[in-house]
Amino acid sequence: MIDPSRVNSPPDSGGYDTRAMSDPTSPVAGLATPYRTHTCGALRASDAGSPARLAGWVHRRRDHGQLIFIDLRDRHGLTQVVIDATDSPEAHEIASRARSEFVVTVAGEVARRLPGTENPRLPTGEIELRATEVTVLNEAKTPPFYINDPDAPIDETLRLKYRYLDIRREAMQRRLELRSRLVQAIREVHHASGFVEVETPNLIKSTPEGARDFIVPSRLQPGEVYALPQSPQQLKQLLMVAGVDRYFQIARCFRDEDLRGDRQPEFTQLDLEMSFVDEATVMDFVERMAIEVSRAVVPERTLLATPFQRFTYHEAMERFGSDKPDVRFAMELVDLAPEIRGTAADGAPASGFRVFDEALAGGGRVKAITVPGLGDAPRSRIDELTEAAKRFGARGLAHLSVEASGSVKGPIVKFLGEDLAERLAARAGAKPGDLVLIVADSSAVTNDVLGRLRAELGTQLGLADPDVLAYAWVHRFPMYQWDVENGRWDATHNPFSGVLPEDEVLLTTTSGDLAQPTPDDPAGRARAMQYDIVLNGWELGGGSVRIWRHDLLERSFALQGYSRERMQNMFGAMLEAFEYGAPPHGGIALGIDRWAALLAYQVNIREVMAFPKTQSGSDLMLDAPSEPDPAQLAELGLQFVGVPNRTG
RNA sequence: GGACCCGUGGUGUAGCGGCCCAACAUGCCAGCCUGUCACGCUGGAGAUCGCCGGUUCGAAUCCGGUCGGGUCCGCCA
Repeated sequence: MIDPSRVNSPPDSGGYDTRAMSDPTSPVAGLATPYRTHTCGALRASDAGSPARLAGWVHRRRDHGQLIFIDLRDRHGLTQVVIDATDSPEAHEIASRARSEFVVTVAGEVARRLPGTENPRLPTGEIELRATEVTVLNEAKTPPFYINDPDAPIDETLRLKYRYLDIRREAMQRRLELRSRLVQAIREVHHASGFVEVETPNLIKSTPEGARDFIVPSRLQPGEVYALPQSPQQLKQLLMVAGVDRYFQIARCFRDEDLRGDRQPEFTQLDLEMSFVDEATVMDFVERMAIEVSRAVVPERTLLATPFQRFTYHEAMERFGSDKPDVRFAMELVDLAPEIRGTAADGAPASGFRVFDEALAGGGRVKAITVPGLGDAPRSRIDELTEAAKRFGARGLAHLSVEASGSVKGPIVKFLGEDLAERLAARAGAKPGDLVLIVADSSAVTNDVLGRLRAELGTQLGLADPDVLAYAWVHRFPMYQWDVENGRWDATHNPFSGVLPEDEVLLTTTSGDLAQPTPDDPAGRARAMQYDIVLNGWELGGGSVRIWRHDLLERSFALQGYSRERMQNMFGAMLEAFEYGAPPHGGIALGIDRWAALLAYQVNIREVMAFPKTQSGSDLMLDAPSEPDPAQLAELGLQFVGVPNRTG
């Protein structure tokens, strides 16, 4: 039986040596409490002979009758506790009733294990705690999944419903610790670099642009709403006007959009902004910060290239078919047009394969990637790839196989002729045994489809070294893209992104009237001082040097079709602030969840979040969202309309 | 908004028209066991196969719907 007086009051720690845990140089300093003198990962052979008290969860119990072993677990490790009936019949009796996940505290003497029974797989494997006292602090129901088996697959629903048990598992503990170290390292670098950490509010004003806002009804002002920030974008720019000079924040952000492996409705950004900077200043700082943080958090990982590779948007799209290229492997896109164009005397495309010729004649492209070792891929594999290409938006996918003998085969060889087929394969850089995949379409479709195929094949074929961290920059994005539906120019990223100084003259329309935009306007060629940081094929973050001059800001907004009233309503505070002396400034925001996931070898940011939501935005543990109390709605002056009755 | 995959004792899986009132492993419960570390041995309990409807002589199995989870497209300045 459990003695209730012992359960509810801490056991006496008097007489036990707590010096190890009060040693300020020890990573477990200060963790000694009345319930424990050491953590379950602390004891070593040098502690043999000392008394100790441990507390934790019963990881596993091995009952040999008169002798019981308990592996006791806490966040810090696992220690074997031995309870020998001849040492203490009382302790043995209690231990025999202990079950998995019971919370216990045990006291006794640290002893070297008997020769031959050491466990080299445990850091504490040379010793064991010979317990003379066992106290059950709390019993536990049988858990709904295996907390003590790192390899057991667990249904995602169960993990999320019982997240507090999921997090007890070692893998989750390690990931949360890694994330904690990541944030700590980020803070240290910023503080050492003269940044001020400023918190900005979460109840702000909705801006009807970009992602869908989460809104919060106001009780004090019925009929009006706050919005949760999609990012602290405007606030940090106002901090620059306020003279804060160098700001950063680990900021929670909210976007009411559909979820993905790398997207949750609430997520965390490293948000920063700097005054009196140009593009290079910000990129150089962020790059140095990212390197220092990576080395501090995951010193064992290889950084692919320092300084980071920098691609213009145009270059990234041409070479990788993506604005977030995974540069851990090559398989770059190759333009086949020069070989095809040379096939006729007048330079007109005449490859003999109509799809290629028509694409080129229509101003499109014929490009290829070479897949190493897939030259002998069966028909079914080619069909899969063709299927994927169509899903990505291509009309088809041509291929050439280079056989071991060097001869080039494939259904299109009969149109191209062997000579041209061989020259195309050679231009694509194909070696015997390789497969050349060719897309002919508009420039945008060709690059996009090949880029997606490249990314998918890179994963499938294991071309990317998982231990490598490949950071890269992509910059000089187009300022605007043509919005066909609304017949206007849209900011490709942030509407406050600045234009490259040499492209300032392009911020106009053909007619000169900013209110009359057309798809052929010079504005379409203007490039932004916008930069994205990419890590292993994921967009880690993006930022820009802002438009800090009032006149340019108004011009840019006018091009995007904003009326003066709309501008005033959406960005009134900023526009006014910019009339009071805004310094040149720029910044960036990095996804902390994505960064932590990539550093932890994960493909889903749920794995580095304590309490994430499902793909349908539910919190299975708290059962959120849920129906509001009618009184709450009444207080806010709200009622649901057009919501189908939910039953069951 | 759309496509695809999954849902069977506590957990992970098998079974995919009758041989199944459902099998295996593990977990759980009881007993035995003094050197285990995924301890071992013996015995036992535990599922109307997510839910609703249909087809059929007969449904875990086929069909439709629905709910939940996942992956992806759209969406994500």
